[in-house]
Amino acid sequence: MPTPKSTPARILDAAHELLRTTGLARTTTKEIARAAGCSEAALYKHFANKEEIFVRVLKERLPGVGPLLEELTADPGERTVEECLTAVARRAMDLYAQTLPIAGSLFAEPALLRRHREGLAELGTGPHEPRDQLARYLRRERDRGRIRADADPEAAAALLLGACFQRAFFTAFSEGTTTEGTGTEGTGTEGARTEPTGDFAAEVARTVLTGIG
Amino acid sequence: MPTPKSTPARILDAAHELLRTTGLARTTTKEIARAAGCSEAALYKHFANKEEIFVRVLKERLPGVGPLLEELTADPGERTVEECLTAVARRAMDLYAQTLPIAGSLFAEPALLRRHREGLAELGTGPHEPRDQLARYLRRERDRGRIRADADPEAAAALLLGACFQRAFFTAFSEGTTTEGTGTEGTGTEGARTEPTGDFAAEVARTVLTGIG
DNA sequence: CTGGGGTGGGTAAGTATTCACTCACCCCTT
DNA sequence: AAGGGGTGAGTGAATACTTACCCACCCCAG
Repeated sequence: MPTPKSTPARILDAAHELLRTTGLARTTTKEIARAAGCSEAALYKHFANKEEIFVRVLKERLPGVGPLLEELTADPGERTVEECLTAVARRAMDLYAQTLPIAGSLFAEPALLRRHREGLAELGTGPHEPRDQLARYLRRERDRGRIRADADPEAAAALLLGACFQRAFFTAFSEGTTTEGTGTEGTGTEGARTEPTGDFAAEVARTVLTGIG
Repeated sequence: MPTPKSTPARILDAAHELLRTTGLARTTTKEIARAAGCSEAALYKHFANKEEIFVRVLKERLPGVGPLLEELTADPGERTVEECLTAVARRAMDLYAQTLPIAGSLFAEPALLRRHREGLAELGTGPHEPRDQLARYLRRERDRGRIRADADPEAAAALLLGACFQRAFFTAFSEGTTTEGTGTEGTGTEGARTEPTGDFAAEVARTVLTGIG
């Protein structure tokens, strides 16, 4: 690495990492500074206050929906609708797995939630963006006759992405305290059943296509 | 009220209300005491520490899945599968709307998340309980021949409840545009939804039944 | 060249405030 | 008299943020 990262970048990285691992409440200025390898005062040379650090992390470090969009537009007849939906479900699970724990913890601090929401509004986006994009894709496929004429694109998009979203919540909920040493991890079998190991994305994509009735 | 509520009950009520309205971070012992109409010291006459108050709220004040179960078992042939799924979707949206902001804010404090998860484990339940119950119901209907023989109950349950879950997240996320005054919220006029109008529960239930392919 | 001062980035050592929690002390009922 | 339920007034720890200072580097007048 010829160019070591600038201090502001290291601060944002540290804050992002702490948000993911130790949670919003334990992400203090002292911890951010320690993780970034600088002093607490240095934070305030680059950011007005702690909240600005968080807002910048939310704006710049969280993955957007760009990849999801590409996944949709890169299907010029090559792939079937089912293949495409499966791929989208996989990407959505990734996206939500990274986003959801941090987004969820915003509910602990409504002021932050509000500022983040306003920031998203200025960018003309929001958390429902993936769902809307997927609905638009499905409408195109409907116009092409590749899915049923009476299909409901919005409902289908809400179903597919909602399933991925909730699944990401479940895994984040069950993971919780991951790496931080509780000392004796020894019990091993703590009944923490991992979710069934099938290909969730494929199953869910198939079901939303074929229905169950 | 003929029987004024006991102090512990008032404390738990106050904590629950604060968790919903001002968030986990701003729910301090001082605020709980003020909302409960007692002194801070009184909290410690009835609870060992603040965490115990939160854990008790999570255990006792959050709605369980009982109503959802009844909604499913109360269908001895009377209602169609679609009607039943629609009813389940409505109840699920209610359940998640009340649960999700508080559950989400647990991600801000991994220690609390962990204790809550352990508490749920002792009760033999968890956040995936509704989905499993719905999947069992669908399997019964499949055995009865009321839905397709090759239907995937788990995937269908994950789709339907996931859609409701994510929708509850969206509304909770975009709430708060209301100005400071909370006003009188409980007047039963639930028409003010920011999301597009239409009967989401019905649309989503119909789509999971018929599919789109 | 030189050197002196402005500047951006850095720090150690605070400060005021808030937090969860405790303690000595008072009722009031039994 | 005894003791459960209640309180006002703290306590030490932690928090976000500030202050006073430092130093390497660049620009350019002398």
